[in-house]
Amino acid sequence: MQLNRRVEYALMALKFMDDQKKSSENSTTAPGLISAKKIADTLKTPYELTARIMQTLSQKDFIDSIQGQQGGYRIQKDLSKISVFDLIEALEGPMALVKCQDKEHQCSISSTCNILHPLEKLNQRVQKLYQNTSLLEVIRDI
Amino acid sequence: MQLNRRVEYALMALKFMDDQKKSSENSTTAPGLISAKKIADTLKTPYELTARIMQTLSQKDFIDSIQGQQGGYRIQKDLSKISVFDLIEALEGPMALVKCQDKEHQCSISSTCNILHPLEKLNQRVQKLYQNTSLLEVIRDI
DNA sequence: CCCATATCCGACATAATTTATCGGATTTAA
DNA sequence: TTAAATCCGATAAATTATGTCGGATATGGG
Repeated sequence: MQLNRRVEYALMALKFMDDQKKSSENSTTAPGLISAKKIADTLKTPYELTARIMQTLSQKDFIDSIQGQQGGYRIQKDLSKISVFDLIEALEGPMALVKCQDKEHQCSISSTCNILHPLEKLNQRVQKLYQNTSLLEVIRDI
Repeated sequence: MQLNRRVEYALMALKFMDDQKKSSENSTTAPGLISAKKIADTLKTPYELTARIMQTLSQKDFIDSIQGQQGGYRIQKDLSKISVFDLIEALEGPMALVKCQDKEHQCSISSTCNILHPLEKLNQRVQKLYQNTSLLEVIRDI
């Protein structure tokens, strides 16, 4: 039932970036890029893994990336427009309560499984809950 | 985010037992005990694992057990009174979105974790959803 | 009484998944 | 040209989930 580490690290990184962004809003300096190294050092998360997660977030357009020296990442999208569901699916793949619900995997006991259909409704309720929770809510603790 | 196999097998077993019970209500024979072997054979789930799960369900008072030859299990409780949350906690342990929320485990990065508190609220919403869903709803597909 | 068939339970083996790391390519500013 | 960054395929290590084994106990039937 748990979120995996990638989602956890992603949330931590996004919150860190959002905090930095907020605190630089008052100053006149442009909101700077933040490197994966800076994030990993600050949050004490494994560097390589953190870097990979940032790359994924960039690929899925949650954040912008700038390559090269002085490069890094920056939140571009409105975090209130992204749901926790979006983040989970981006990092963990399709959300499903049981393997059978994920069409890629085919379960060895699907012929005798009597709860596939009943669980579908519950699955949808869970998904809806995550869809209705924005990243901003979680990150700013609203 | 998935339910583990134990919960899945437990739901399957409970539904099977409930179905048997319902179909025997019309007849005059008493609702019989169902053995772990019968359940595993019918549902094509691994016998030993299935047996262990039934034992756990019995220990946690979801079902009754009768030992000895001709023994087996029987649903006793009102399934509408048991929530999916109860079942999950009985078979998977405390529900938590991240390891840190489970007090037994202590996370290595808790000193820098900035999302622990924010996730607490989401965790509670998820828990409430499962608490508000009864086993009967899932098993009878209401 | 003995045997077959159950539940019960500790310990272990195996499989699968998650988490983390490595190696090297490309990009870009100083 | 070099240093610091993103990028990405492949793989190693660790953890967890799943499944199995061995033997104890309980109980009804022959």
